[in-house]
Amino acid sequence: MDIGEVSKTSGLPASTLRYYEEKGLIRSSGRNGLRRLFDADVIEQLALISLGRNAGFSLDEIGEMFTADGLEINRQLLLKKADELDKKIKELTSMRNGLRHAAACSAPSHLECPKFRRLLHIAGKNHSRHPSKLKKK
Amino acid sequence: MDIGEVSKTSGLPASTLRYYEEKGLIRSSGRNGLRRLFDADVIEQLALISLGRNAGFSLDEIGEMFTADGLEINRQLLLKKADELDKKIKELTSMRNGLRHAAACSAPSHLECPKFRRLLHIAGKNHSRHPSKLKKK
DNA sequence: GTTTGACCTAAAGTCGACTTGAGGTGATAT
DNA sequence: ATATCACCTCAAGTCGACTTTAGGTCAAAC
Repeated sequence: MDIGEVSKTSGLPASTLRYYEEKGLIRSSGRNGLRRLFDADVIEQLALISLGRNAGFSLDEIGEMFTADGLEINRQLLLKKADELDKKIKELTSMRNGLRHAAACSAPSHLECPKFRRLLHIAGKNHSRHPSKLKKK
Repeated sequence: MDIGEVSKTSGLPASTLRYYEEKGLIRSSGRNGLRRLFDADVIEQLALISLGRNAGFSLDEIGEMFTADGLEINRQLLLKKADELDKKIKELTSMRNGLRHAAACSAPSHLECPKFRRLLHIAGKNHSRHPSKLKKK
């Protein structure tokens, strides 16, 4: 299939597909003239990438987790990422509860509500901005 | 307290605090000469902002959810955001389960494992990249 | 055989969230 | 008095993840 079809079935613009290929996240199986050819399983690769992005992983992290050919995964790393997700899930849950409470609470300012204020201390000194600010060496 | 102290106790660089003030997320209570003065409750505002950021909200969204003085929250909006979090929590949970399974699974490629492949269809056509790509008019 | 339309590349631009840099101010310690 | 030094402003730079633009190629339809 050529890029237009991949784009249509995946919902991702062709420019993104080229970009992902350049980054090594997907692979085209060859060329017809100058046109890239993809084989069908790229659709699943892309679904996986979208899933990862949606979960907050950077393209680099996704590249580390899954190789472009779907082989040789790093089980250790996967478990680590799963643990990270667990942590994030807990934080999101607290936040969600805090929001629901704030919406229902009658305190004049949510900062005056003790229940809400407890929320402020959950993640502690968690200033982790968007996933992985750590720069690689 | 002046900006250095806020920075130290909040863990955020002074540049970020100036930036947040410029964006209207926090307020300085006055000046001593040219130096900003903050009062103590800014620390809690900042904790709230960090929490929101960590939950994936943009600064603009956070600004809409909580006013700089902590008053007049939009309960409707808060509930909507809580629902968004619920959705995200579910997605993250699926992803986490998928990762744990992939790490344990013995299929030659995770793309060949039916259990893993089911994961690929959870969020459907969910190409929402980083929170709120919607541009305001 | 030419026109079309989908594709190509390389480079530059965009957006959010900050950070960095250059040059300036002024309260406080000496 | 003056030297520090933490603060200030404004402009420009950075980073990730793309998108846009400009100009070019070429297989297939006419």
